[in-house]
Amino acid sequence: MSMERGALALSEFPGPFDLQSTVESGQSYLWDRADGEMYDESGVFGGDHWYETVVRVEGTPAVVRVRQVEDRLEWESSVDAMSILRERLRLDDDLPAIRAATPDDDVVEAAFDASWGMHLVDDPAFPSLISFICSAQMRVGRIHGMQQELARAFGSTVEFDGRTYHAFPTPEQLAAATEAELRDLGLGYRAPYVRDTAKMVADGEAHPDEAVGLAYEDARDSLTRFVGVGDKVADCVLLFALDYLEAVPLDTWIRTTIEEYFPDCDRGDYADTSRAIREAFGGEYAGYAQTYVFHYLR
DNA sequence: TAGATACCTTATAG
DNA sequence: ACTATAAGGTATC
Repeated sequence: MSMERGALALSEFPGPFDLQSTVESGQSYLWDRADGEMYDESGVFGGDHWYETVVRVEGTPAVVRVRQVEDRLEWESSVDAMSILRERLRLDDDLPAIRAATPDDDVVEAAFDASWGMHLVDDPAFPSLISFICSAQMRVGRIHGMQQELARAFGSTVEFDGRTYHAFPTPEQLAAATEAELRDLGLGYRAPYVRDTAKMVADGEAHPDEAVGLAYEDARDSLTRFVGVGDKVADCVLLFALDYLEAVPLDTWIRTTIEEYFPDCDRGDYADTSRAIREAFGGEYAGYAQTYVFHYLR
């Protein structure tokens, strides 16, 4: 398979961009670092590691490899990766404008400063859905490991640059897995959730993309139809895959932050607390503030 | 409808 | 070494 190469000049996009924090901040579990373990706790960002993922172009898997060298994104792929990277890494997001639209708050400001340049990602819906079903009561490193295992065990292979890569499994491929096989990968009680959700999609009973276009809270309800998907996981998929930047996933870290710094926003149940903190974070781009705070505190 | 509890597995703390 | 605890929660009662 041929290799194409290219480079994106980040100066042509608004605001700063940092690849490492964008792909290693627990939003996407679909990228692998080519030169070693992710989430190494070093706390150092702005590295120039190569990252790899397998995308699908009209159903055909293709490897995309990318690294950041200062204000350039260098890439290698069997396909033209330019528009793929632009979309998946949300390069057009205007961070300074988003920050300006976020109400001033010490914790949020500190979070922005700590990893300034981190963008939200825009992952494909099904892999994102499965990733966050797996995320229940898990650490980010293990969630990432699970997705690698799922791809290795059930995903299609693709050759690139003399190596064999595995695409994330399709709904059909995952629906064909048995619960025992999934438990053997270490999924624990999430195994039937993953299998049943994959089956729902494979059978055409529901698809996460059906949420797109719905009003935010209706979109969240649409996603909670899937097995193993409650409000929190639904919010993650809305934010990291379906372009709902106002979604604020209420995870343990954000709940702690609310208790400590935004006690007025604690309304007891998920929906009401969600509305309150979304408002406190400025509404339209509230998910950006959530993601910065999560990454800052984690 | 709000509240309590079980659930897999692993890494880390004590 | 060994046990307790908690990890980007959800389903069920």
